[in-house]
Amino acid sequence: MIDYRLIRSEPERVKQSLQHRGYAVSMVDEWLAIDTRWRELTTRVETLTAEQNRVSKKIPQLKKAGQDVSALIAEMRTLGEQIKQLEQERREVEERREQMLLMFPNIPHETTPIGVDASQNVEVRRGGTPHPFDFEPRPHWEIAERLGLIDFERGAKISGSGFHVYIGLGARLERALINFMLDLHTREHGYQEVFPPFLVRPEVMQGTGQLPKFEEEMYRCADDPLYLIPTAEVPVTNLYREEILSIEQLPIYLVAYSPCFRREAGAAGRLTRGLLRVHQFNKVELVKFTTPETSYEEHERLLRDAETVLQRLELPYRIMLLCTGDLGFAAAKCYDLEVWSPGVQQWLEVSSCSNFEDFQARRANIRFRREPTAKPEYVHTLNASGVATARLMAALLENYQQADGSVLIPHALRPYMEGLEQITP
RNA sequence: GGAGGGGUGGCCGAGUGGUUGAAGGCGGCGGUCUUGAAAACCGCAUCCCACCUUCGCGUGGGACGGGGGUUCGAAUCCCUCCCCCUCCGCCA
Repeated sequence: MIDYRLIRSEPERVKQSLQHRGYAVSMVDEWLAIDTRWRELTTRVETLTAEQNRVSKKIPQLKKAGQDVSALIAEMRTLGEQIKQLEQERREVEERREQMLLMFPNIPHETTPIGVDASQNVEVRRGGTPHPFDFEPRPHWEIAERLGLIDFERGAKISGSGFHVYIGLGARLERALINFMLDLHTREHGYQEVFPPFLVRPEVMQGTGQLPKFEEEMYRCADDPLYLIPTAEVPVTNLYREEILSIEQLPIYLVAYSPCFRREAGAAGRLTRGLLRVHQFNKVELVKFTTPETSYEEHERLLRDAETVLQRLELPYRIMLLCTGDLGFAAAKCYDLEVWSPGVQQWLEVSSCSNFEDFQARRANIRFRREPTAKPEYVHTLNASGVATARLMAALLENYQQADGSVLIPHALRPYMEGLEQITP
């Protein structure tokens, strides 16, 4: 969440950031009104409590001196009732104040371009060379089905539409991609591997910003207060929740494989064919914890680490800097990595590389100390997909397809496929 | 899932409902002493929030797993949730 002191001290700046994101600016004044009320109630409660403490301390002394304290106790009982009532009201106001604060999106960084929607994102650079085709490239679902790599029908049969099954070399290729990415980031980029739980508690979802605003995006267990993670970002970022780290521990680089579960409510129709938008996919996620002064430098390195995956797989891609209107709720700045898919003729988003500054750290209460006696400060958290396999698989099949219906295996993956160079019908 | 035991400061560990932010011990920091170090001795100690015609080593409130309650007053009593341990059951 954002620093509520910023709403108090610079409401106009917060309003401007909300406007740039396309949010209602009225939430600033609404919150300020509630905050004022909360502060009034807090002052009253604390004044009365101070009086209560003072007298309660005196009672045993007077008693010891043999005085009659029953009148005083009766008086205190009335005071206690009064406090209890005010306290009740304060709690209600406090709850609303807190809940509303959780609905404020992060303040975009000054380098985030201002814009209303994805059309105003800024292309940063392109990489890789488009694969030339002397035939009409087919969409990945046709390639995958012809080669027996993916079974969409049976996926739908057992789990519903939006679920697919990798079969045979398809399953093998999926696992190869995951292992390739994990090896790359652990061996060459210095990330420590983590294998997290895939079900988490509500407060963990709140820590990274999925709750309370995006409740309907997630799968939830019926009989336990647990949610299926939509990304490994959630459990991994929350590893250090409620902790104070020492500065020697920073920066922390973590990489985790996890399946990702997303309801994609209301997304039916567009972009839903094949592997483009599914309810469950695999992803290798990169997460960083840094000091505030290094986070933007780390953000650029994070982007390059994710980008390396596409370079090694020799896929054509572009990097987009998201504008304020397209920026995620928790992010201050975000790059998307998009890979070109010739079969569907689309750029597919396979990674979002975000700097959340202290937005998540504040929610999850993740802090660090510069000195053993220094005041704790919030860390900065960052993450990037490195990368998501479903769309990566789609792009891979489409870019590496051959006229005869076969698919070449990228060089980087061959060691993970027992040297296999090509998948043929 | 059933039965029982337990969660106190960086760590260990006291704590009878009433000056207990919390004994004692480790560890930490500062000092005295010393050529230096050790030992000994002395001293210090957290976080969150509100308030302010003195923004201060200021005043007040809160924090003994979390949240409620009882009480003039709760680390201490009650309820609830979470976590840990032991035994039983179940199980890849």
